[in-house]
Amino acid sequence: MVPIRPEVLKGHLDALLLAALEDEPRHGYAVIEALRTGSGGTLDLPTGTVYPALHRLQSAGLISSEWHTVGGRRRRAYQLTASGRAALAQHRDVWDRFSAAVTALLARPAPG
Amino acid sequence: MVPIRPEVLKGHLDALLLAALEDEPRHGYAVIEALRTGSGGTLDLPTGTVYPALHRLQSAGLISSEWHTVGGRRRRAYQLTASGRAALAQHRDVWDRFSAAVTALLARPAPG
DNA sequence: GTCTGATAGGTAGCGTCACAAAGTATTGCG
DNA sequence: CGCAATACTTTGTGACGCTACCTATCAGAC
Repeated sequence: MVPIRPEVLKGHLDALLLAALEDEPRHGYAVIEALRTGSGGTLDLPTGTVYPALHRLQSAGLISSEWHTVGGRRRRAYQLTASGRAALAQHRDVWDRFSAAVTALLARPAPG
Repeated sequence: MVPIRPEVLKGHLDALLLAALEDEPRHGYAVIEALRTGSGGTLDLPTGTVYPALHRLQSAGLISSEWHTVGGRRRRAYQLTASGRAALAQHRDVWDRFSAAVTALLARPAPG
């Protein structure tokens, strides 16, 4: 199994984070788990990647957060804003076109 | 039409370049055209992206090059090495898993 | 003759952004 | 007590594609 190099995620992380928050509010750790299980284990993102990215998204106004304490542990629950939902739709559009293009270009040439 | 931000290509460029050279040797300019037409115009890469990337691939031993002169114009034709073909196969494997994971994670939640 | 655009190649510098690594703190289990 | 899991944070780094710019040839328009 060829390891997936980190850089391939570049530019797609925001889309994944927004999508992970679409159904329901989640805190950072839960987002990481959602991405891991939702990708069948393929994507297991380090905290140093996810937490700063969530902060960026909040600064950009795409998500908002609220502190909770559950079982003695502090949690910061994030949820999508209206801008966040719009951004997610745009990310989906970009992904559809980008992945279609790459898939087409990587297709093996017809044999013969 | 939402523009595709440059960063999303990160980590996938090598795969596309190798794939563009799979069928036949091509020079840099022809590679750019092959990617543009093969992607239906979605990917139109600047020369400042492609030429340095081809140099990197050659330094890495994945492609080799040969100078030609056609119609008074200097061309550097690149072709895959054995390592390049192996790398392309690995890139395809990574892309398949990565794109499947992202597509799954970006799928809209079931309505209702 | 001159200008423009397509063809063909090149480099320097920049900015983005995910990552590695390290740290804090709590809960629960052996 | 030691250790793993949960939960969040921050600093610094490096890879790498892009912008902007440069050289040069050839074809066609004017």
